[in-house]
Amino acid sequence: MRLYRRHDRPLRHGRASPPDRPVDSRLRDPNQMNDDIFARVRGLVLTALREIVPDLPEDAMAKVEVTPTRDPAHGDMATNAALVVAKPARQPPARIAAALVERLAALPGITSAEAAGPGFVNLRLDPDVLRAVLPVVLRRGIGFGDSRTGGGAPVNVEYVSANPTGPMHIGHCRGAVVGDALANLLAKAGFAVSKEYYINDAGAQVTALAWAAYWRYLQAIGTDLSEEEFSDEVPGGLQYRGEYLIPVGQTLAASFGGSLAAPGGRIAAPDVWIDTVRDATIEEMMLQVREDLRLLGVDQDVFSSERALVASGVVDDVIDRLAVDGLIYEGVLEPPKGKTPDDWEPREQTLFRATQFGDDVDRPLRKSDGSNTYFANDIAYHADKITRGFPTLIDVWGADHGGYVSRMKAAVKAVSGGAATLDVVLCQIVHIVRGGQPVRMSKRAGTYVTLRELIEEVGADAVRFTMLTRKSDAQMEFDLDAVLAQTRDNPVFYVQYAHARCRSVLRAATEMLGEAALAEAVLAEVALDSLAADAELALIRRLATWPRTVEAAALAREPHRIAFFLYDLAGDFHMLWNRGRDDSTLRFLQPDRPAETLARLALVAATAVVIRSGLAVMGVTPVEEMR
RNA sequence: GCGCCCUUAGCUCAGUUGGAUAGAGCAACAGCCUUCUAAGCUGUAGGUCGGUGGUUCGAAUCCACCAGGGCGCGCCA
Repeated sequence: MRLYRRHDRPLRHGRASPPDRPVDSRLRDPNQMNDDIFARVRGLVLTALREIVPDLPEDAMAKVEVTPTRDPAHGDMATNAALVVAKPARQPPARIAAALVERLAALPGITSAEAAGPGFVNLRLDPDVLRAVLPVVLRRGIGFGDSRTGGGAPVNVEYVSANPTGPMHIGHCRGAVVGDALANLLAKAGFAVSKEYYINDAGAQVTALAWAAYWRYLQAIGTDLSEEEFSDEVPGGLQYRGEYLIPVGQTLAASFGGSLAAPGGRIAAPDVWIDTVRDATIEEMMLQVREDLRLLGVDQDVFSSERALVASGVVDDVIDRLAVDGLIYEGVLEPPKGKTPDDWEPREQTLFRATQFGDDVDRPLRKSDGSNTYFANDIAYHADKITRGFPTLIDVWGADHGGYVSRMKAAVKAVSGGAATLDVVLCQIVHIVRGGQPVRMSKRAGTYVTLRELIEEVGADAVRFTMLTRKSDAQMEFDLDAVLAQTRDNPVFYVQYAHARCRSVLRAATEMLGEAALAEAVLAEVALDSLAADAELALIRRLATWPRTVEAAALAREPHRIAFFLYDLAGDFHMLWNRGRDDSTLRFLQPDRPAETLARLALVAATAVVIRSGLAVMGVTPVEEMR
C-alpha cells in the first residue's frame, strides 16, 4: 500500500458555511472577464500561497494548477500548489498544504478544503458558486469560453494547400477540417488568426497539368491525334487523364479557337500556348478547389501563389540573405546510410545548413538544372509569412510530409533569427470504409472518392465532426454508414441529439411559460437554488470546464479535444434527461412548480449554448430537432 | 540502415502537457418498456498502459535501449 492513499483522512476541515453568507465576489463576478472559475480559484490559491511562502520564484508559481477532480469524492477542484512549490520553499508539501487549507477554507465560496495524498489540496465549492456559472453562460452566449490567452497575438494557420491539379479528394479533407477548426479554436482563445492556403502552382506538376488540359483543348477543336500519340509527345507522358479537364479544354477552344494549335489540331510549339493554358487551367482548378472548400464550410482569408512568390523575386532575396549569413554552401551530401539509391553518385549541390538548426542533414536548394527546389520556394514562402507580421506559424500537413518537418523548422529559425516559430500539425491517413469494408481509392478503378462526393453522401457537418473525433496524428477509419447511425456510439448524432433535446424542452416550455420568460437574458436572472441533484451539478461542473478546455486545446493545437468535450457534455445531459424517466419529478418541466422549472430551463438553455459554442469551433451546424 | 509518428480493456479510442484508485463507447454478462422521456436505460465484469531499465515525492506521460506497426529518406510537391 502506498502512503498517499490516506486522502480519506483529511488533515483539516473547513468550517461549515452558513447558507446566507454572500459568495465571494471574486468567485462569481462575471465582469471579471474571466469565464473560467478554475482560473479564478487559481488566483485565490496563488494569493494564499504568497502569504504562506513569500518570494516564491515565478516559474514555481507558474506550475500551480487548479484542476477538476477526477473523483467527485475529492470535491470540486484540486490544486497541486503545495507539491510544486515544496522544493523552492524548502518546506515539506504537507506543511504548505495544511497552511493552504487553513486560508482557503476561510474564504467565502469555498465550503471545505482538505489536504490529501502527497500534498494535494481538495476544494469543495459552495453550490452557489457552481450555479453562478449558468448566468455567465447565458449572458455571454456563444462567446462563453472565449479567452484572452492569445493576447491578440497574430498566428498564421496554413492548411489544405493542395496542388491545383484536380478535384479535392478525401486525402485533403482531414487537413482542411483540422486546420479550419484549429484556426477557429485559436481565434476563440484570443489569437489574431489568419487562415491561409498556399497554391503550389509552380514546378513540374502544373506543367504536366497544362499538357493534360492542352490535350482536352485539342480534342475540343477536333484533333486527329489519338490519346497515345499525344502522350508520346508529352515530356514524361500524359498525366491527369480525368474527365474534369474536358470543360477546361472546351472553354479554351471557345476563347481561342484553333490559334493555340498547329494546323490539323496538332501540337504547336509550347511557347505558343503553354503559359495561356497553364494560367487558365490553374485558375479554373482553384475555382473548383474553393467551391469544394466552401461546401465543406472552409473559407480561408489568404491564398498565396507559389508562382507569384517566385516572380516577385522574394525567393532569390531570401536565398541571398541566407548566403550572406553563411548558411549556404556548395557541397556534396553523403548517401543515406544502408539504403543507397541505385543511381547514386556524389554531386555538388547548393545546400542550406539545416544541421545548424537541429536538422539531421543539410538540404538542397537548387536542382541540377539550376532551378529552385520546392524547399527553397517554401523557405521563401515562410519568410514571407513572417515578414507579413506572423511570429507564430502553424502548418497542417499530411503525414507523408513528416520527413519535411525538421528542415522547415530549421529554415524558419534561420530566416527569422530565432524570432519566429513553426508548429506543424501532421494528419494521418483516413481510410474510408462502408459497413466495415474498405472503400478502395483508385482513379483508374473509378472508385476514387472526391471530397464533393463524400459531402454529398453524408453531409458537411458529419464529415467535419467525424474528422475531429481522433487525434490528428492517429490513423482514422471513416465509416460512411457509421457516421449516419442514430446511436450513442456515433458522436455526431449523440451531440446533435443532446442539442436537439435542449431545444425541444425549450420549445415545450414556451407553450407553458411564454416566449419572453425564456429569453437567455431573462433566464440569467432566475433563482437557481433548486438545482441540487447530483446529475444537475455534474452537468454544471462540465459547463464550467469549457473555458479551460478551449485554452488547453488551443495551446496544444488539438482541436479534437473539442469533440471529446462535447461528447462528454452530451453524456452528462442525456444522463440528466434519463433521470426523468424513472422519477418524473426530475423532468425539466414541472407545471406546478414554476420556480424549479425556470431554474432547470436555465440549465438546459446554458447547455445548449455551450454545445453551440463548441460546434461553432468545429464548424458544425447545431440542429434544432432530429428528424 | 537512419529519422519522425504510433503501441492503453476482446474491438475503436480518450487521458486536462508529470498527479491521487488509468476512463468512455462498442462487444460480453445481469436486469428494465400497460403508461410518462426506450432512435434506449441501469448495473456488473474486463488492464503488467508493447517490454526492460532510469529520472522524480509521484511516470501511460520525460530519458535510454529493445520489440512490433505506419510514414519518409540527394534535383516530386
